[in-house]
Amino acid sequence: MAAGRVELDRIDLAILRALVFDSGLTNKAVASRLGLAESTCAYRLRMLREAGVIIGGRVKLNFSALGFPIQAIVKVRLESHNAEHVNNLYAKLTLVPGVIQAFHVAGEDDFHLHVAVESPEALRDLVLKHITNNRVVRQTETQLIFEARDGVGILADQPPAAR
Amino acid sequence: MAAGRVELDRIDLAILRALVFDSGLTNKAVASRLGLAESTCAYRLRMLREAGVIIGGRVKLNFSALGFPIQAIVKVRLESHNAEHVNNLYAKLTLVPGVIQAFHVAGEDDFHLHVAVESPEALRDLVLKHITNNRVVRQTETQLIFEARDGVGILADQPPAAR
DNA sequence: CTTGAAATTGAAGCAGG
DNA sequence: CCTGCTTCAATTTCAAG
Repeated sequence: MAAGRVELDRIDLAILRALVFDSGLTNKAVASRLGLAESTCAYRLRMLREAGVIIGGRVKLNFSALGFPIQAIVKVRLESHNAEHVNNLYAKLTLVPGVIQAFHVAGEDDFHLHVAVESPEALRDLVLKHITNNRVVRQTETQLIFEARDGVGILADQPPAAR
Repeated sequence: MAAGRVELDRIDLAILRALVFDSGLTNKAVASRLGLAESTCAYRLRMLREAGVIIGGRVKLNFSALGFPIQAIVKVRLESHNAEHVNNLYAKLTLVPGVIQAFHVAGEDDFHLHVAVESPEALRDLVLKHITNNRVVRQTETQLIFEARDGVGILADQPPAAR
């Protein structure tokens, strides 16, 4: 299920490219866009899922409309890099309400959290009550997000083993 | 279409909560999970889309399986903060192959790029050929991502105006 | 690996509570 | 605002090329 490396042809890539932009596309729509039979397209889609190439789909929400107009990146730096401490903290951080994504990184910082909150006060509370209150956290640094955009991703041009 | 603020009841929130974890759920599946009639669930879903609360869906890919096993955060700092320069650069950055997400942030850094690449060499090339080659870029700093996880997000607990 | 047609299942529309 | 029924569209299955 969690595959190591998968061989993909140009059709698979075309299917992925269509779906990365809009996971709501029906199988029929993808098939007709690519000039495939519906059953063929459905078959390849199922294979891509079973091979673990397509992990899942997440609906994209409008945070502002939901009353969470403020987004930020919170950089977290640790006191101790004991493996157990780091793992425990990581698990906790992903469960903090408002945390959209959590990156465990190498280098200057240890974690980068992408968060969305209701207000500046909520941002302060999130940092103080859920992050800096952990023993292993040495320091945090918060940067407001003016705007977040999706990039073209990895399917933009020819992949390593295109054929 | 692009709504300012939307009033949601607990049913709407339950629908969103289900879909954020798995956008592939059918309307029927969501309805039965919540004990709603299918048509009711479909109606509310359509409203959530029209209100702009649900923006769209993006399929989540397994970058490693696709041959892009290395992820990183590239912090970008600028020379000039002239509005036009910043906007032009932002547009360019989102089009760099491998850039999954681009954050325009306030504070120490100007942009944070989440990238996925084939190899360490590809990471170097991405930074040198697509980022630092821009006149307005003063400095970059790259942090390898050990692991990226999704957080619980904003629907974890009671929202601001739950009722 | 791909296909088209049959059978199953889900979505959309609508009148009524 | 919610529901059940009807109609229509999409997905799945499968035997065959």
